[in-house]
Amino acid sequence: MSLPHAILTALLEKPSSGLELTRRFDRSIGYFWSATHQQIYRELGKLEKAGLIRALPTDSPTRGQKKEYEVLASGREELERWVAGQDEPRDPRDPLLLRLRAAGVVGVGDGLLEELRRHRELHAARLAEYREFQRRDAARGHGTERDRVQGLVLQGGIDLELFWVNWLDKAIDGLAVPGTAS
Amino acid sequence: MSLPHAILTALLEKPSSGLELTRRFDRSIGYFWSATHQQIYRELGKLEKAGLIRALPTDSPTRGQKKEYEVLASGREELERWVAGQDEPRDPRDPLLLRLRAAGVVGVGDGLLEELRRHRELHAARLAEYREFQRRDAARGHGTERDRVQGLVLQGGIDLELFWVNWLDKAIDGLAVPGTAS
DNA sequence: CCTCATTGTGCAACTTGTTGCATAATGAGG
DNA sequence: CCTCATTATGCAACAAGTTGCACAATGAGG
Repeated sequence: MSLPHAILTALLEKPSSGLELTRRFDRSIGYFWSATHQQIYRELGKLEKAGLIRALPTDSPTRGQKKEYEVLASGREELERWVAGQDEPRDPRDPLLLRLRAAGVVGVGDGLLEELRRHRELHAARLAEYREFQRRDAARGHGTERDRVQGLVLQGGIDLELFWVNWLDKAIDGLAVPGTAS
Repeated sequence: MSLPHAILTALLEKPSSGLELTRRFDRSIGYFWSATHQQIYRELGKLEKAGLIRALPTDSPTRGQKKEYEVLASGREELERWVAGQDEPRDPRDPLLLRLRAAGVVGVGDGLLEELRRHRELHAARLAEYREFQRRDAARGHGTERDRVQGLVLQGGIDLELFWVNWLDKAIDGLAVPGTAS
């Protein structure tokens, strides 16, 4: 039950159409919870039917016509309720860990080593991107609670990518030269 | 397409029945990729139909009767093929990050702070558990490739929990005393 | 031997996420 | 004005994961 709340959050920050939301997910929110445009449109429909958001009125009908949504009071309340809720930590569910574990059984091939290096670079790139965000944010203020919270979330992203880069370095190192002493 | 391969890996390590697999998922593999018994039984059925595993022959029929599965040659090949494959890193998809981001918009309540502390303790407990595994493994050998690979996977789990504990400490610290200096 | 908790397997229905395609409006270029 | 790429919304079908329940065997205790 996270996607609708992710959408409510995004719409509270700025009312948007489905496609705008999709693009914003590709940039910011989607780094933590990605979604395709299909999921987003479907969820927008549900949220509207549930009376949590509404489409800003336009003249012409719908198809192929931009439709902007804004969050209603009940939507904001629902989000507040959700924020105060709980759930259990999820397993990381990254296939790479599983793949490595499987490689322990059927043998590590060159393909896997290459894949680890590739992921290392992807995570390093993501890390650089986040640090750029952080640099930009530092220029602007940190006054409001909102700024500080978003800074923490971003820090979480950075720390997580740091984990990946560092662990992948260990893993690559540990696998590259199996029986050799340096 | 990860669950079938997780199952193949587990069955290669040790042929098992559905329930045994479920229990093993609750302990080791499931830390990275959890699955309910339903998913496992369904997947075992598919894998058997696909000719990648087979049920070890028994006398009596099936219902409520333990059925052990073992991996066939084609199953092992499939797993080897998969290990050499690729996929893209997934987003972390942890609701807690989303929740915090939403809190940036609708305001951080006491409930959330408590939730962060709770998660911190859960991750710390998991970390302790992993370190216990590591201590036990260190007692046994590290000779084979398999041992070294499993050590790396475990190290990944440890580093990941370390990330959570450290970041949650930062987050709790950053939210607990909003406007106060020290 | 009968009941009942436990072990073990499984179906059905639902939710969430993915993939491929269809369709409508709009504006730029020939 | 006609075509065509782009923007924008959406349906349908599928795959993956979750939840709730049903049912069969087994062995222990009354």
